[in-house]
Amino acid sequence: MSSFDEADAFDAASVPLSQRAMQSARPAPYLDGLNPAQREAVETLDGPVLMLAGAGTGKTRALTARIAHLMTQGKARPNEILAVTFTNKVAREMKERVSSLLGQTVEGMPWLGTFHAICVKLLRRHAELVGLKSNFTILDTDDQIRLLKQLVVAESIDEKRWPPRQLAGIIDHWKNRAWTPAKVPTSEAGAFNHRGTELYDYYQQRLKALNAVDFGDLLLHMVTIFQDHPDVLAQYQRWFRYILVDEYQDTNVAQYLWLRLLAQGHRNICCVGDDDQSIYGWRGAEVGNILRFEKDFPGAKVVRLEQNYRSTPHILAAAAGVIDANKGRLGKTLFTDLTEGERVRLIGHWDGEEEARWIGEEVESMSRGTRGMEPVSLDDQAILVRASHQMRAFEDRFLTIGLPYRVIGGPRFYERLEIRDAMAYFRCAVSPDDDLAFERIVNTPKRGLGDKAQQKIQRAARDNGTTLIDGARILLADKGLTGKGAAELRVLVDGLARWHRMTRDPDQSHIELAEVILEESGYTAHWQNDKTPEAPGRLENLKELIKALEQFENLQGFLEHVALIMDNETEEGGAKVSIMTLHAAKGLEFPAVFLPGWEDGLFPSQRSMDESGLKGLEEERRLAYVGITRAERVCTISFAANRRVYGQWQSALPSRFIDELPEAHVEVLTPPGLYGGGYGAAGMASSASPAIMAASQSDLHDRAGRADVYNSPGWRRLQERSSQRPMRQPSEQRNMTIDLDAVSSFTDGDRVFHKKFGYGTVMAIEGDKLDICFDKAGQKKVVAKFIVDADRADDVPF
DNA sequence: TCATCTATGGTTTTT
DNA sequence: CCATAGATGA
Repeated sequence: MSSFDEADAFDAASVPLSQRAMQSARPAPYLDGLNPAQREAVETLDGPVLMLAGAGTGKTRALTARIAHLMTQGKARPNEILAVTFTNKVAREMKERVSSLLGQTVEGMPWLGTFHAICVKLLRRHAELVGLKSNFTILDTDDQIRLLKQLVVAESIDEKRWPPRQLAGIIDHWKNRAWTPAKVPTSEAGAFNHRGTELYDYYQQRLKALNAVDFGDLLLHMVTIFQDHPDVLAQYQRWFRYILVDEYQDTNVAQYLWLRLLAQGHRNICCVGDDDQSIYGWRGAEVGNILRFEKDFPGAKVVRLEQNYRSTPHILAAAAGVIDANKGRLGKTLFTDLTEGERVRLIGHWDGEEEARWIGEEVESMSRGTRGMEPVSLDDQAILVRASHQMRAFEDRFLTIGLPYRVIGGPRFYERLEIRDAMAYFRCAVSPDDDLAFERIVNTPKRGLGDKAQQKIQRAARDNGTTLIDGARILLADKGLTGKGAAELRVLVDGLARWHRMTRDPDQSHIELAEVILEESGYTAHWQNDKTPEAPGRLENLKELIKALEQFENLQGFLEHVALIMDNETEEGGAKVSIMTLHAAKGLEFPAVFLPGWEDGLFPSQRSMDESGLKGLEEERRLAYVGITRAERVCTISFAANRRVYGQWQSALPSRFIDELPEAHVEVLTPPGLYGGGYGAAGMASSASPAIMAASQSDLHDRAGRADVYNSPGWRRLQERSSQRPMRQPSEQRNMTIDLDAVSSFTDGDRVFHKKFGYGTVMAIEGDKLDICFDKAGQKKVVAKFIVDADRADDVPF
């Protein structure tokens, strides 16, 4: 593993610690500008510390300053500090910030990383204690499910009624709680048709046999090792003088145990978090961990960071009003020095498409600058949704009006089909015994090796007690396979052997090798021959993958890295408005934030409430809190009375969270088309007269209590109507104004290409918008500038 | 073995 | 409605 240099990680320098303090006669510059609370959090170095850091209170700043302080005070060498984060991105940013605070590149911090990355390092050193070899492979979710599927099928369980995916979820859940098969409590015995525990046990055996681990194992194995081998634990307890944990409210039981075990040495643990931002309960995070901190670490110092540097007072007050409804909080009151600012804006719409239309226009008008306000760049605006399916309405709309956008948190780079395939090839080349990888690529691209041929290979391997690749060799030698399939398999097996030799050649550039593998295996050609619209993008991604190799010394190091890494944010092009889920937005901030879809059932999500009751509702509320607190200057909340869900029209009530918004901090905008604003929604945003807005606002606000949209005449009317069927089909729009300058050069029947939708045929033309029937994506209206002739698909103007 | 049809089910997501 | 996975026929 290339990023891990053992010598560096554990090299105890000969100079005594006390003398290794960086001579700092000058006052530490990293303390400049910290407020008293931050300063306390930075300077309280010894003993347990809980840093309760509200949204936008300079948490990262305090955390990095603390690390800098530890080093300059000579409290610990960089390699004696354990600093844990949840994402690689945050880990990387922290490293950068510490370096810049100290004004020099710190001799790396080998133990600053994600839980998983750190556990990989540790587990490689002690793999044998849990029956693994130190070169174990890390399975991704896909491999995990395929493995479980094999088990389920082998046990002749009906995989329809008992999907392997579900079993994967159950096992994950158990691993999150640090339960080995033997430790799964009897209360769980009914899981997966009473076979859950048993299958979990088989699965673990299978993993061991494959010398593989899944993500959950990384933590679980380390906890097991620490618990069963006190000598090993003691070594690390001694080594890690200071421990820092980011986003502590998101830790699960396994992570909690792991931390607690390590912290029992020096007891210098600083956990940073915000119970109000705990939004990952559904994947095993335990808010209880942070709520219990003072009990776990008696005498802990609790520091509250409450000065907010991000949002206006109205936004903070609105957020506070919502989160206040939750019980059992540790409690923080955010305040700000700012005095100016708009109230949180609230607007209701007839349906989801109108909401998208309105937001589209609002985004545009904000980026242009409106009502005497400074323009807000598209980069500074974000639409935060509860569920990713809500994104489509916005994508469709923005595509139509030609508003540049980016979707954050789509399929992760390393999760993409082509990347996983390519990785599987690399894995096979590096370790010929990686059966799961071989299974993945044996018939990708198609080699005429279908189920039957693969079963033969499996049998040959099993009968000879060897790997699949060797099984394939034996099968070929025995003439157990003939014809085209055999020839292709021969080529593949020979290729793999050759590539494997090349991985061992120190003179062989791994980058070239990777290209050779993808080329010779026919994988590149496979996508070149593919005419689907996504093929060019996939080839692009493969190029990216090759480029990413440059940062590594060899394929092994790269594979290691990619198994754990996720962020691949290649950003190009001009300013774009961001669309993402609320979960993805945590930790980010934007001057202008839109929060659509605040309807009961959607947000808070019905499923959360059904499955987790009050706990679920409270987590949803924290999500609302996270959403509002992302906004720096303008926060716009909206809801729609009707929404098409799975093709059916459904009406909904505004979210109960809307009732929780304190009236004094909310401005209710005219629900276009429903209340006071005439018929059309289009045009309301940018051209609504201030008088109308003001009138509607005072009308609604003169009422006692909350900014209660329920009681607005428009809302009532809407309610009455929505109990029936929507009157107006949402996609039916007024005639577009034809902009003569923009009239396109296309005519009906032209074959065209669109970057996202692929190839299609022009059906109709309306001004600068084309009605196109796409081969794959169906009929859509798209602005002409995003379209090119089909034969010029290479220079799409994106 | 591959392409096309049909049924199914459908938050949130990192590692 | 729409994406996707598994079953079915060529």
